[in-house]
Amino acid sequence: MSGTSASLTERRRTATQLEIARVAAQLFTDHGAAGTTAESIAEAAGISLRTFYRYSRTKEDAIAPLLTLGGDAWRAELAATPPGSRLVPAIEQAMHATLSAADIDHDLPWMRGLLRAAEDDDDLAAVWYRVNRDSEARLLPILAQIAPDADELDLRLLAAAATDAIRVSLEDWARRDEAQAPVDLAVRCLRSLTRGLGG
Amino acid sequence: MSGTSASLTERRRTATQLEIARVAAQLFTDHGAAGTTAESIAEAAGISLRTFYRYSRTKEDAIAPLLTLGGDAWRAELAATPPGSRLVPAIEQAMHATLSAADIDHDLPWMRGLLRAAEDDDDLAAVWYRVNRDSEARLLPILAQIAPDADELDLRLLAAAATDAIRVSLEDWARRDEAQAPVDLAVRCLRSLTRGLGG
DNA sequence: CGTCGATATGGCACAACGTGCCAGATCGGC
DNA sequence: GCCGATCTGGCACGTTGTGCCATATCGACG
Repeated sequence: MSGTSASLTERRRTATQLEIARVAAQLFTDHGAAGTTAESIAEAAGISLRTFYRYSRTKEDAIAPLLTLGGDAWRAELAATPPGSRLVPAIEQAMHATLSAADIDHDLPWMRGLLRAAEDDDDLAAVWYRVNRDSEARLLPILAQIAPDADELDLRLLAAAATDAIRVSLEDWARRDEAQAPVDLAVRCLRSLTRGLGG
Repeated sequence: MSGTSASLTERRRTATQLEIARVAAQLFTDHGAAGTTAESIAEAAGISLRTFYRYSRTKEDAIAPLLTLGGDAWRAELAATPPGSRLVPAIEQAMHATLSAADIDHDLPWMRGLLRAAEDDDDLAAVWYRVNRDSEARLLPILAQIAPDADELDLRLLAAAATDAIRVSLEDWARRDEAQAPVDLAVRCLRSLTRGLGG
């Protein structure tokens, strides 16, 4: 996966960011995002309010690092596929390689709680959709690198479809109580979206 | 389209809401969302700050009524199709009936300016995606009414695909300078998404 | 026409948000 | 051990969004 890629300082920073994210996730799932002050997150994380806003652009954004974990790994895996490969199979393979990995299993429970809370909380839902939008935007150049001579609009649509596949499957997975990883569902959604839904 | 459906009071309310939205759109495209205070919007609209927040949940949300116009008309048209119809053709027909209508032509320039500004403005982009998310959520029961015995996950995916078709086509249309209505592009996107993109 | 209940509006106060600024602390390299 | 760079905390400040109440406007009814 990712070895000793970043500098020590940088890794410490992402570590504290994840720590803050988990604390914020706990408070958000307990009292909702509106019922949680930024100061309480900072206090629970053991940092000052000013420092909290250096790690998070917005109070709600504090949980974003948790939500991006899976997508980041997935895109990194996809970026490693050689140019000229067929896109949809490459996307599926990247899903298998990352969405069921043991790395994110530790954070999947957080994700489930957050997505469930996001169903009733507009602010949390906004973060979830912002994360997906960012993922879709960062996905586009990766797809273009794999298939350099494809039509750009088609690539945009494929990026939207793949992002939707992951999003819808994760939302569906969060709604259920099963322990099964959401990989199979994601692959099924992707195939449905890219091979026709029928009327 | 919509006759004398709502009460007079209600129509006055939506009218002022649109008025505020156009004023806010002008200010946002000129100085950006971050560079516009809620008070300046209220002043330009001739209302007090307190009243402004009665019409708009958030400063950025002030432009939402403009962005929802097309989607609302489209969903209303789609909701009128009889149960048992084939979904994708029904969606296409609703696109033809609404996205090129003269009603929204008046507000399309606003839309273009807003979408262009949203490319560089995270807050505006968040509103745009919130509007699409709402549209997708409200689309689901309509689809379920047309095809009562369809699998729900398939319906969710189709709702996501149709929303993406409109979203991506509008974003693409906003990026170009052509006067052509975005209908044809939307239909093409929908067909690409529902009939397979190829690898 | 006049009265009354309901709704819309404005003004005020207030907690919370997010940022600029500066001072002290902490870390890394020579 | 020293020094520059980065991280952190505290403070002040403008802005956001809301609760509360007083006033004004609107619609219905006698």
